[in-house]
Amino acid sequence: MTDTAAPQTVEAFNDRLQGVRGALPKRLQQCADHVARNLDGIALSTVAELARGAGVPASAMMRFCQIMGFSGFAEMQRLFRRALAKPAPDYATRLANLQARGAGQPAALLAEFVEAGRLSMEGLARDLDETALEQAVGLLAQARTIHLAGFRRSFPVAAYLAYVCDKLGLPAVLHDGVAGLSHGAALQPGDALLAITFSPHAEETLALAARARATGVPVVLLTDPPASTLSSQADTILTVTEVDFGAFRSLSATIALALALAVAVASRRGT
Amino acid sequence: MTDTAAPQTVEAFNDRLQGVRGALPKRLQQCADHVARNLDGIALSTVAELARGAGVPASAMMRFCQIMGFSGFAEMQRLFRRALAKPAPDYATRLANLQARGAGQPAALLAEFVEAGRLSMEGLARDLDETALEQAVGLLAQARTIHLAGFRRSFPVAAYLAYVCDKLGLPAVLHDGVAGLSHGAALQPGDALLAITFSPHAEETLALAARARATGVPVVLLTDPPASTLSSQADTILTVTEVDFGAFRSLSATIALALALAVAVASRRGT
DNA sequence: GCCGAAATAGAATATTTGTTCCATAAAGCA
DNA sequence: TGCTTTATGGAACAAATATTCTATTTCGGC
Repeated sequence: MTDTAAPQTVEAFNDRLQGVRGALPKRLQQCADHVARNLDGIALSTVAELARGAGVPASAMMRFCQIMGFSGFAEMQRLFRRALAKPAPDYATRLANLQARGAGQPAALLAEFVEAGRLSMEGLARDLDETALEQAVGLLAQARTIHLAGFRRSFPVAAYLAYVCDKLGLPAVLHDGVAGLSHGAALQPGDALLAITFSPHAEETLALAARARATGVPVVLLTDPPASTLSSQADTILTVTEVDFGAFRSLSATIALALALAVAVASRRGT
Repeated sequence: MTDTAAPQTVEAFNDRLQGVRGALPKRLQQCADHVARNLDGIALSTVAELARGAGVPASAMMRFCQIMGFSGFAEMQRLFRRALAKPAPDYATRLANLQARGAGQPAALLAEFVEAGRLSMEGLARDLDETALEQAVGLLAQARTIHLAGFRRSFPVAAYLAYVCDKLGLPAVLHDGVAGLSHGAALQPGDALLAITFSPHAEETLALAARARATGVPVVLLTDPPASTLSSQADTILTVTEVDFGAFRSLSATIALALALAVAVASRRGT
């Protein structure tokens, strides 16, 4: 039987993993997938923990280790412990390295966006208006149907919310504007509208919000800071600032906020 | 006879260490010094190893742990493992946290998602395969038309890319699956496909990728780590790991990568 | 549907690792 | 120096963990 010598580096391990994965029976494939997803975790876990995470008995994980060329789990773990103990994969250093690439180099660009995203996240956590968030959760949790609206740059956020709501079992509809339809008439008393919009604000979103208010449907607005003009159009306003790099603004913080909002609403509803 | 409760953080541990160090007998001081020098190593060592490193018998190290306020070495090690393994904490515990705190505390939830997002970003910067990124930029920059595909959880990313490409003046089309149409025939030689997909992979995406390859259209895949099954279906694979909180995974890192990709392609074309 | 081979789960065992205990050595004190 | 207190090292013990073994199930080919 066998097989090649044990991998000596994490890269070699990965290669080998790719190589064998296809030919693996079900349980062992589960092991492979879970291991691939938690390379870091291996160094600190016990077989039992790792196996539980993969949803297999410990003995299956054991066989997996042997198929990978190790004498057992202990030997495999040693590999990952060495890798982890090595020069700490220092984030700051790595980022600096990437940024040092010439401007225009893809890796340098990425480093900048990553940094902008990280700053946005931190800003969100720092500046969050907890009262507004609490209020938004309350409004949405009571709604019969949650209407989601967002166009242009905001559309991905609305679409993501629609996906998450569906997963959570929340009754939500996405106003996606397909075929230029507005579905304003779908807003009925008892519902709620969650509108995502950044300046310059899309006409469609504002129109929908206005219509909601006219119908007595509460409006939660997720927007960027100069929110004064919109204050009359919403019951609750959540603001989020995205740090930009060049002319480009990411959505990291907005999406994190949206996700938290959805999960909080689902939890409040008592799913 | 414990003087104080066990430190709960590495900082508290350090404080305590400074505090007691002076009043320690020789062997225990050796322990203190060696531990202070190898804070990282503690998570990965056994008592025996650590003791050997300090030049003392295991029982001395044991007494040291107890003087520091822990019940023993195991408890002390847990502290450092938690600190080291932040990115991959125990899944079950976190899910329990989610359920316990989510009910009354949307802000706490948000904090978790922000933290997960931040870690994902750092992971992206750390683990990025620069060669693959470079290659992906090259492929997409040469394309006549860039086809964007992503369904379910990946859809928001594809949609965001479509928005950004439009802003950048890149010829891109979004395969959004409206009306159940696949638009596979739109893939023509000279084009390129950028497909975003996470396991469990959507059938539509895989089908589109297969069709692209059959047509000689290069495929760039943006996906999560166990990418082995897909390796035959793509010319370049970019992997990105999103740290999850509970059952929920954000898109922060994926979107940052997508944005960087788009901007780099635009820059490459413009030059 | 039957058969043989492969895969699997869980119990049984081996090993490693953590922890306690105590006899001895060292240090402080009169 | 003799006595008491404290520290020390190593061996004995306990717990956790890895590993192997085997009865049972599953799967693929006839």
